[in-house]
Amino acid sequence: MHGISLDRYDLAILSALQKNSALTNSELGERVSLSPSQCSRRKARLEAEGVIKGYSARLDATSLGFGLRAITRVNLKAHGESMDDDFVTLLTKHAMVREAYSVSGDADYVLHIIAKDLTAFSDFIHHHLLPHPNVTQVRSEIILRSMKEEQGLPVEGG
Amino acid sequence: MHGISLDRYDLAILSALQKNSALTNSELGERVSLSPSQCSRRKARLEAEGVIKGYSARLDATSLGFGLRAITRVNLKAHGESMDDDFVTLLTKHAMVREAYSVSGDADYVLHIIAKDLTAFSDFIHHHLLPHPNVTQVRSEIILRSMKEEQGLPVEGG
DNA sequence: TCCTTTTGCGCACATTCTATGCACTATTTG
DNA sequence: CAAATAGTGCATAGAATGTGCGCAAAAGGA
Repeated sequence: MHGISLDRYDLAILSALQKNSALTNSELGERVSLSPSQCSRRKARLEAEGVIKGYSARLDATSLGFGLRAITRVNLKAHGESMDDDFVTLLTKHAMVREAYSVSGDADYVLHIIAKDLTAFSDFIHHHLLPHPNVTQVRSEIILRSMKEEQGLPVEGG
Repeated sequence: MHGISLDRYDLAILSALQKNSALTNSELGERVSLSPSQCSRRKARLEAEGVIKGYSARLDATSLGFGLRAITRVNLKAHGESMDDDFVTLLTKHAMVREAYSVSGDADYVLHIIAKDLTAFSDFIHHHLLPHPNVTQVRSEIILRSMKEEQGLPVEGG
């Protein structure tokens, strides 16, 4: 923590906005027992301090035709800054790779992939990921069902 | 797709709002070449149809003291509706488990966990997850670094 | 093809919301 | 303790939203 101090009002605001950022300052104020103008000011401060990084619409995958999600674990042959950069550039170029983490454990990277269907997913794996010169192993788990999906961080304040 | 038809304006609106839902209708209109009022109407329609599920603030983990993220894979001993329900109830009860997916592959479930620190994470694993009667195996990968994090779905529209 | 109906559009504007000055209160600092 | 600073709600100017309206465009039917 870099000296940013958040009181219980801040935390309640953050929690409420993480769940629903379309709340008006008035609605927010009702939830956290502050006036609308104070909510506006605190919100602005939290934005300025980078605690709130931004706001996003949450979209329905099915409506948009995205029928497949997968968690894909990748191992690389060798590591070095340019090698990893090259691999990461590949990931960055493909919109279906939504998240990519370097991890400790069996795998080097864990990817979260969202594709239209199995064909699109398979195409990416076989035509782009596996042929990459530094990729030695790719293991994918298709998401069958989502049991829990909470937005963002475990902030409690509401 | 349930007969919802989205034209290129809709897709552009969705893409823009997924990236930044704080855009005014006026700003949005500039991006997609429609009037502010038309943006307002389309947005309302997309919300009513469930294509837009809601809006969320994106919060900075470090500012809020969350220093550890992990991808945790879990295997269960036996499966059945009541057994899985019991396990899922456990996951639902713990705010640090942000996502939980039933998957095909080596593991039965993949969890995305966000904790304050290693102690909190380890506490959950050792005091809650591993002791669960139906849990046979737990393998965790700590996220060392995020290489890519795109919000939501790979919607392209401008 | 033409005519009718339906849908989508921007304009204008009433209503709602936001952001900020102000005066007061509460908290912190020296 | 007094002075300075920070936080607060009220009031309000300006910005934004949402909706009626008339027109244009698209769809449907003969």
